[in-house]
Amino acid sequence: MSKELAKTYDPKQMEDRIYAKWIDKKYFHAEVDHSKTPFTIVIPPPNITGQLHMGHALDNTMQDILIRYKRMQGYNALWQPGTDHASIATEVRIIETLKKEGIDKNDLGREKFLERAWEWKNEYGGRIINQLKKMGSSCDWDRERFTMDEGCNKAVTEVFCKMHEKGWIYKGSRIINWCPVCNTSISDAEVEYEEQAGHFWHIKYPLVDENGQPSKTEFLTFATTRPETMLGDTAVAVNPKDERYTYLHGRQVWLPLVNKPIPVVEDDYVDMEFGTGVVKITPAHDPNDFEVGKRHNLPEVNIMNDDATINKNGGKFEGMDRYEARKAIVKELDELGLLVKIEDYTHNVGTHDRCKTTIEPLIKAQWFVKMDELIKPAVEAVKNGDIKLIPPRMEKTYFNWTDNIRDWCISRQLWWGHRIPAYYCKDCGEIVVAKEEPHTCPKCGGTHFEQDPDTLDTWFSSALWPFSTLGWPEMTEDLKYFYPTDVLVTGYDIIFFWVIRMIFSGYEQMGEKPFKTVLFHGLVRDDQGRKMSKSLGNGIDPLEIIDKYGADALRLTLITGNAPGNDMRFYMSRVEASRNFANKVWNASRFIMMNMEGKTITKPAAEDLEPVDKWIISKLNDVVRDATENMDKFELGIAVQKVYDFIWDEFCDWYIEMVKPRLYEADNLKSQNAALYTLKTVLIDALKMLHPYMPFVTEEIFCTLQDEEESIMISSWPVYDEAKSFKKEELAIETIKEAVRGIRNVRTSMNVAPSRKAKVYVVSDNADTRAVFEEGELFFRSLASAESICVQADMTGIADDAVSVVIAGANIYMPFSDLVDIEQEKVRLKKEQDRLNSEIARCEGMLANERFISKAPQAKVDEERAKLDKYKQMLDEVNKQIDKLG
RNA sequence: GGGGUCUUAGCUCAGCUGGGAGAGCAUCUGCCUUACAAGCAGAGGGUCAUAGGUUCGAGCCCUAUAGGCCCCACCA
Repeated sequence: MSKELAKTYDPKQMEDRIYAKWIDKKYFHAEVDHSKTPFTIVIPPPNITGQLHMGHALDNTMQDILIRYKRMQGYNALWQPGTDHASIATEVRIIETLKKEGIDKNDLGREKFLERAWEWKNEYGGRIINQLKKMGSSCDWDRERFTMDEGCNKAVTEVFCKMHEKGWIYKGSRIINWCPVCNTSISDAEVEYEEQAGHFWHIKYPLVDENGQPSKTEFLTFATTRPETMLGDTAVAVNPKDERYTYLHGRQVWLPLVNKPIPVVEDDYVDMEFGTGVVKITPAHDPNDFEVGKRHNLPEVNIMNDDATINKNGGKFEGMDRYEARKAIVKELDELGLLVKIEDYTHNVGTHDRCKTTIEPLIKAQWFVKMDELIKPAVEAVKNGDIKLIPPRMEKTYFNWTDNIRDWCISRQLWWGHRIPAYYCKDCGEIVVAKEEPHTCPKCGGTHFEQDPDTLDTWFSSALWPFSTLGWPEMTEDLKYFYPTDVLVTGYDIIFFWVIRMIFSGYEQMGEKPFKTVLFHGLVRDDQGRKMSKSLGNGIDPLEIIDKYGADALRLTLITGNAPGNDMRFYMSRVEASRNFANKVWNASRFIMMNMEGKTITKPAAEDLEPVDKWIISKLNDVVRDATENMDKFELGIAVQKVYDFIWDEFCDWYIEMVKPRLYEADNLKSQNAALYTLKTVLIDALKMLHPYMPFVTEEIFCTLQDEEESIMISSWPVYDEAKSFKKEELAIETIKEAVRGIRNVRTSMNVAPSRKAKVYVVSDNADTRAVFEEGELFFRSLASAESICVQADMTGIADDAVSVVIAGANIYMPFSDLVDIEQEKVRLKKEQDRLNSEIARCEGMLANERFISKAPQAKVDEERAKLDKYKQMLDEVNKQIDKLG
């Protein structure tokens, strides 16, 4: 006896309950098991500061689909979860919180600050995990990790020390991107260029005359977007090929305000075409100038403090903010008559991606990862297909970055993160990089050390995630078994931050790729195509959608109707459509269960299956093959679309309707059993294929249908079976469907009331066709709203004014003598005649082309010939009808 | 400046290795047919951006053009 399903689909009453059951049964848990093949995905660890947004929802839905699919296929599926400490994002949050309490970070001190941070982590760090659970994510929560847990810390230290020893991590004084608000260095990847309206200040410096004094008559004019940096100018550059300025070679210009001479240098960096062909050189505050400075051994004059105020090198401008100083300097230059003009100028300004502050290039001693050697295996892996990127066009983006890679600045002037394992001898300043604080200085024997105050870029630990989470640096059984992982699912926006860094880290530390495939998805945008953002307030909260429509509907919406790697727009109407589909599945299942009620259903003998049963079984079989193929190619949206279409169009709209008479008029129990059995088994396989996408509703139905505690998530994925392919029956039922559609069309176009029943004659001299229609008699009756059908070989007994529907292999006549509008029917027939004529013309055109006949595949040619015959025959019938009506 | 990508039905998008244009929503018509009105049955609607080319055959491949979006670089 079956349990019953509620009358309407209500995700709210099932989702949490089902999830709790899965957890309770430990279905998500994976252990090393050498009898099974592993399938591993590591989660892109969400920030502990994060709240679930649509991007997470999409990302995790994709991963869950893959994991559930593989689990059902018998793989030992591990979805490794965890969270990221999100160094700067978290630190900023803590600072904000402290500020509200009137506490300054620096007053609090490092230790106390970290205590607060951990408190914060413990309180809020799990929030996003719970939100992922609402999505239905089947992560192995027993293995949850954190980038700053003991194991990950160990991995970070290990990597740092190893790479330092190898010389691939070094400390160097270089020009870096500095955020004056966050007070830390950031990597190139964290700089976001933003177009800003600014100005172009045209300024002139006097040349230095033979007396070493500023000339009153000779000036050199150039333009700059950042006049305040002139305080740090140590040269002026021209292109060596620039004939306009050959006279300058070897001369000096007078730096106003600072009042000192600086040289004119010649460098190819200067574009003769741009501006006046003269560039002021500020090595300490511009990356390009820094390079020029290196080439010409220019001094580097740093004029700025860490908060972007002018320092003592700026003389009287000391203490001013960089923008204040800009105004003041322009004003003074103007007063000195050195300001030529001011132009409006729109240019790109580097900003910090997190706080949008304009970054300040500064020369600082920082830790770097040397990239030139490290990147090689990562490039090679993608080049030779060892790691596959989907869609493949992402490879171009990938190589674009690897080809232009610069050393990675990894030190951050933050507290929340992995502290750099470098110790400075207090006596001699020697740097010792070690896993633990050393006891004696190898250089001077001193015993007092101070650890480097800086922490590491958050991505340094994320780069190790695929193996640190599995136990590295210990060579654990887990690591041996689950590594390399199979698929990484992530957004294309973090290729540079994360994907590339995981790849080179994997090869360097493990000697093996971290994953075989990277599956990229795009951004989820709002219904106007805008990025969802807090500031715009256009974000849609996935949890609200789940609350209203259910996680299944949300998941289906996110996965359908868009190609891999493309951005998508989020429409509420699409969520509704998904919810409606869930409801459809729900009700179809309910119908089947209602009819199963009180009956013992047995597996029917092969000969008891009717053509329509074989048809749906065969159709299902095809979908099993196709959907599986699509999923193996990571075409998740296409795969589920096929399942969706099968369930709604074929199974619900045709099969269930066709089978109803057999359920209601049970004068043939064998046939009824065959129908019920087919309904049930086809439904189950369809549910299985749907399960990775819509885990909750499929589980609820599956368990109710089976009346068992067993779960669909541990059931086996359907497999294509040649023995279930019934091509003959498929053809027969498709013919009947065509006939039914034809009849419906006629009835609709003539406004025949649905209540009006009519008799239908099928006339065919083909015995096979007659057999098909005889088989179809029962459901024909309900579908076509015809009272009955008569199948015969000749026209005996058919009224002269009967309306005919012409389909392949048969004519269907409906004696509508008292219903039919002759004029309407003539219009319809004329339309049909036109259609057939154009089809015939198309076929004939193709077949008349000798080159088509000779070059196209034979099968294609035969196909066209067959079509032509068919259309000609149909046209013949239509013409007869037209003649008959006069 | 370099690279990517898009331009297909009123809207949002699919369309796998080239072989007669699809979905969802919207619109129109008719149905409360005992699984489902969150539904059923029908209908209308597309010179697949433009121009060339390759091919027996192009929405799909190549070239150019126009427009949109994105990434990278950053000429001060």
